[in-house]
Amino acid sequence: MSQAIAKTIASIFSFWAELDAKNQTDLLTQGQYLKLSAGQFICLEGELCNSLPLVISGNVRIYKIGESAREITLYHLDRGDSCIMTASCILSQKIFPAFAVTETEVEAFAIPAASLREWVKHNHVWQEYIFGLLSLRLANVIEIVEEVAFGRLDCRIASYLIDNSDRSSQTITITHEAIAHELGSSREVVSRILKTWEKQGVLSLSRGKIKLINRSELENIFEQKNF
Amino acid sequence: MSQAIAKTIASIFSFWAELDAKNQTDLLTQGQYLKLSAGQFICLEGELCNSLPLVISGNVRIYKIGESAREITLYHLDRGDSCIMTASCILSQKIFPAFAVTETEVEAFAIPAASLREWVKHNHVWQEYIFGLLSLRLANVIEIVEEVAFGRLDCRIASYLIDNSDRSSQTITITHEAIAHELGSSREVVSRILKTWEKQGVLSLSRGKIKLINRSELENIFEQKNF
DNA sequence: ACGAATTGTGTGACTTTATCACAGAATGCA
DNA sequence: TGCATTCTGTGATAAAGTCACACAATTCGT
Repeated sequence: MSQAIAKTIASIFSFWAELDAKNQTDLLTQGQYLKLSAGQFICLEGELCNSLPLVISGNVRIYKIGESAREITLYHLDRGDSCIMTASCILSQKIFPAFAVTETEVEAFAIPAASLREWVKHNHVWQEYIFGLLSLRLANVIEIVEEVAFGRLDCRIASYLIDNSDRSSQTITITHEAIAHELGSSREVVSRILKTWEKQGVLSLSRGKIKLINRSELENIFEQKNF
Repeated sequence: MSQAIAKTIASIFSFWAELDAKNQTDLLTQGQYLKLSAGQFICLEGELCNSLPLVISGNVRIYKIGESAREITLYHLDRGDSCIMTASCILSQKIFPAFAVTETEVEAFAIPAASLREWVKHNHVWQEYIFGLLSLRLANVIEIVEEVAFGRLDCRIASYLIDNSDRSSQTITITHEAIAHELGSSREVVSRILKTWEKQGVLSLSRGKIKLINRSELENIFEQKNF
């Protein structure tokens, strides 16, 4: 059983190969395999984190909530990611400053806070892994500041659709509200912008699904106004 | 001479005391004392960083620029800070994702990139110092995302004035444009909001200076609408 | 000391985005 | 089939950003 997990982790997390035998067994024995169903909260805003999840499969959304019903997504965790905010909280003993929720079923390998603190202290491999995550996320979140502060919503929606639609079917399965939550806007505004594009024949709308008709026009919208 | 610098650094940076004698002399011999005049760019967006500045005195503003003339401040460096983005760039060999400019004359002690990389690798004290900075800034920037995405501008201006005005004189010396640059808004909008407050007798405006007349009313504005 | 250039502020007109308050369509389920 | 839930559409209004100026306060040069 733990052989199977070892193999999985080895294939997904590049730092595994750099750990020596002792570190590897420590990881396997002290960590815990988890399977979470979709829609579960991993770490509520303000909670102290007690483990670092290494994501094996599935998707986790990390986001902030404002008054009313508005939300903004800070980043997602996919296969091979792990939640650096958790790590950051663990190491500096702070509370988690956002919400984390599973969007799909998620498999993860959870490392207890105490173990992680020890390993990072004494092991270069762990140090560099955590460092890398932390600085990646910082750059990441700074990009979001830039987008939210300066970007036009139509450009951001266009960009989102381009990046997240299925290449072959030219389709994306998502509600207007979910797009609003990704971008930190409100559902009505997203609906209106999409509607004008449908009227222009750029895309077609149906419940919970958007089909891109003129992808290059969307790319134009993104490029032209973004500067 | 380096005795004086050692003393200064010791009094400002708490991690100094935790370094052993060898690390301390390394720091002093490999680092370099710098004095920068106001308005100098430290690290242009897109540049590779080649040293980590430990700030001894003065103020540095780290910010992003959008199209038109808009800017948003990510954070400031004051006495005792050091630029974690630089550190992050150094360690992960990435380019600096923002601008950094001295707002006043700045004294700093600059640590070469290569030395920093070595020290962080082999020394817990450096590790923890850099970790702390990095996770602090991440939390910091996430807060900005929240404010920009959800916060009303009048609340944010009120909060800015309260936090940055001189307690005894109830005065703050700053232009409307600089406030806009701090908050990622535009000058006209800031001017208008300030003007309405002047009409209501909350504050009084003069060129480059704002005098708070009714501080508690500002606090109300901040609190009431912010949730 | 004087005028000219620079910097800072005020304001109207218009666009984009957010909020509020609904109505109605699509879907799922008892 | 009927009902509840979820998703989408739309008008009215408010907040924020953009554009295009006018004009006041300062600084600078000669």
